[in-house]
Amino acid sequence: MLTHELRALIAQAVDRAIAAGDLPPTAAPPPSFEIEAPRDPRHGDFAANLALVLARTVGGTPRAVGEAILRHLPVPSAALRGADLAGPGFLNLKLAPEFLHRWLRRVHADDRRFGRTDAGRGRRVLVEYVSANPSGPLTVGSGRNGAVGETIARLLEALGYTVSREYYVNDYGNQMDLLARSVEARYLEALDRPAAFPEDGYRGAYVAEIARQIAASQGAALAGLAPAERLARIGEIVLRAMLADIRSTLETFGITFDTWFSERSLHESGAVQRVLDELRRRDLLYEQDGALWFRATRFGDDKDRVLVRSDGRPTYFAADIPYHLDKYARGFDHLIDVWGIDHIGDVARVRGGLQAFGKDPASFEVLIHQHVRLRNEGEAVRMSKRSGEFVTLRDLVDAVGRDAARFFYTMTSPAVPMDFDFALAQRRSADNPVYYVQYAHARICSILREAERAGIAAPAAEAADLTPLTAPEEWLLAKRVVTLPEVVYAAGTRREPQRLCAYARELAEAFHVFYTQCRVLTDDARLTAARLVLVDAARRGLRNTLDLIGVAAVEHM
RNA sequence: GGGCCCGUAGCUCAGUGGAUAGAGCGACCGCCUCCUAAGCGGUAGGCCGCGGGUUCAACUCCCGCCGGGCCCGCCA
Repeated sequence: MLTHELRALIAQAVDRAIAAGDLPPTAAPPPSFEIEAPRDPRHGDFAANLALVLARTVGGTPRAVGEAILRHLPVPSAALRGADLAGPGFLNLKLAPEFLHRWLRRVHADDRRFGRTDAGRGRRVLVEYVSANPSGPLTVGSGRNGAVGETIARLLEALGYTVSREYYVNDYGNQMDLLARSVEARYLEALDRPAAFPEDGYRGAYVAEIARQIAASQGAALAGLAPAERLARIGEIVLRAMLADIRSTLETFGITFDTWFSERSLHESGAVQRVLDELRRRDLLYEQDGALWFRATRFGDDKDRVLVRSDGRPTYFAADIPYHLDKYARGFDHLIDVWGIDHIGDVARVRGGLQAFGKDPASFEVLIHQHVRLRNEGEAVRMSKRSGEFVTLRDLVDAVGRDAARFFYTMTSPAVPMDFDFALAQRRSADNPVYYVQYAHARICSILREAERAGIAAPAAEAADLTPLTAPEEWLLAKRVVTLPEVVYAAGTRREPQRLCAYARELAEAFHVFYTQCRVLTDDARLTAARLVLVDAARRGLRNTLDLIGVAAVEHM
């Protein structure tokens, strides 16, 4: 990363200052300090707060420490054309043009790999997300979960981790039984047979639709079966239909899972029972009120948790433990689950369950995202799968498009509740900031097409003379492009995908300003060549950023 | 009542303890003879919920309070 080079230069200056006796030996090695591009261009291209941080540990005023560092920082050099001390003690750095040029060439050389690093060193990470109950179509809430999880997965890949994407299918338990009984009732109704619709059953139109399909394909064949078998057969059909719908919606949304893990398989394979046996052996279970409890409080949970109900059926949590143990057994060092805020209370118990089996609590990470409040013309839309009254993710994607939906979901911090005004998004989708970014990319592509049409060959970046790039708009655009690796690193390690959207907008802004001020295709061949290298680097930066968000880098608009 | 999260411009939201707190939308005023005006420039709009504390420095960290959300089930 560019800022790593700058850090190294400053660290060397500190070493030399210590050797010269200008700083005490305790100044080394430098503590973590920040290098960032200040908003105000008068503060240089990059600013370091090292002197401010260092003054605390070595004594002296920040300015005195800064002066000492500055005396030993070689300027001008191949990297820096200037450096000075400003404000409370910032080291303001001005980049040498050839330094920035080298990084611009790197964008071309690395191309699709630009922005990536190898911080993860191939460590295997499993990201589990969406995992919505297959009891109905995906909701707009699952859309947020999917967008967050998918972008985190892509970010981790960009950081050099080996990532696997997984959907945990809740194909076992009360909710699926209830759905199957709801469809069964609709099926019998469709055949004009007597049927009692279950209390609290699923009333959505999709329930009746599946029932109609079953009636159409199977006729009355299922109606004659013994009730238990009929319900099981219908349950299978319903599950398959729901998963097919979910999978196709996610594909439309740009998400493909490596594995779909069945909860039922954990019960059928005996994995749940083995975990219960092991917990009992470790004296972490006890019986109370006819139920079997896990001593979750031993691991920091605020209460103990039921694993097996008094009627003998295991709880959802009982399967959660073997499920996550299975992830470790498959060779993943680090687990990330993306959960909605309503599950925040479950984190402690699952982590506790894994600790009971000796897993490092830090290796199980849960990313919590807040809810999506859907509005229609400002009016809150009440949503419930059971009532069948909701807007699906498919509706949303159909209405506003995949790109706008993905960008919108990603641009808001997962920690903040999100308002999504459906009618507004539908009516004025062109106002979505995604178009601002896509437009910048399309404009660059248009320039490149125009250049080709005019017979102007795009120069090889390594050989191009970039010295004609002197305008402030050119300088700012170049700086924005080359710091993509820093953004990817921060967004990935901090699990803050929204930073990608902020960066994409800033990079697009730098381009639009450049475009307004500077013409690329001119009579000056040297200038034209240099600007072509610049905008083609910007194109790669925008494309790589949009790829991470899951938004198309369109060439025409 | 307890736990967690959130209070930043009219609205929706960014904001690594750091310099004069930003963007989009909405409002108003300008800019196409020219590679895409889905663009650019400008104006207006802020006790960063409130009060303490830590710090050279607090929207940022700590404590308390106020307001909102989620959870606190032998549902998922």
